[in-house]
Amino acid sequence: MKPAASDIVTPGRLMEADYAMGSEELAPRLLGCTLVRITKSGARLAGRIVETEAYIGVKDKAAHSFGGRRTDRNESMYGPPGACYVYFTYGMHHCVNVVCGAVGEPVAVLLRAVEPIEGLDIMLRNRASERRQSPIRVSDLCSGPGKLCQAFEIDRALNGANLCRDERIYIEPRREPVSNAEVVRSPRIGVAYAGEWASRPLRFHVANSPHVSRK
DNA sequence: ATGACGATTTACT
DNA sequence: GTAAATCGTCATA
Repeated sequence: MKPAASDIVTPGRLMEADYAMGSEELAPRLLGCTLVRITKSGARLAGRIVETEAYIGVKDKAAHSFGGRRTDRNESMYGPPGACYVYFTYGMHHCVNVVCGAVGEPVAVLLRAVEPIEGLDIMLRNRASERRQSPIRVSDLCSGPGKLCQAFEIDRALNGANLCRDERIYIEPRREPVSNAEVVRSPRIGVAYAGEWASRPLRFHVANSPHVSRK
């Protein structure tokens, strides 16, 4: 596929082969990798991925693609490995997924939390709120799927963006290894409606990280 | 056209 | 622990 004019190729970022696997395999592998976002104003934001969730696809009652559902909203789930699936929910929050699996197979990994590394000042500003009572802590900047999207300025403008070549968002490989012993598995959050799929241990997080969504 | 519902976050009791 | 905030999306009519 020919890159679009706005695309770039950055050495050091994960490429399509790194995403071309099932979500249950990719989700733990993304832990420790670095999410990078170049904002509209040219700032570089970065964070270490510490929490992910696998969405298995057509048979997964918790997945937006359950039963093969395909709409304008979830269309990017059917894109190539490395595509972003960004959706809007609860009337106020965005969540970002990494599409994986084979082309046309609607499986993805939800990015649930990252540990802020670069651009903390901008993230703080992005997460500011009138109603907030107490000062926000660094460990609460990106400790949830909606929070990290707000901090990283991720919205539907990035839906469908390809992490392998988009200039605005990508993922770098692990700087330090994450051992299996550091990976904790647990049931996914917020999918109680999904019957037996709600209890499947498809959530992965880095043990003892203060930056995860449930502490 | 309408109504119910979120892969959430935050504050409050 | 409970509840409010807030609106795009999707199924139903």
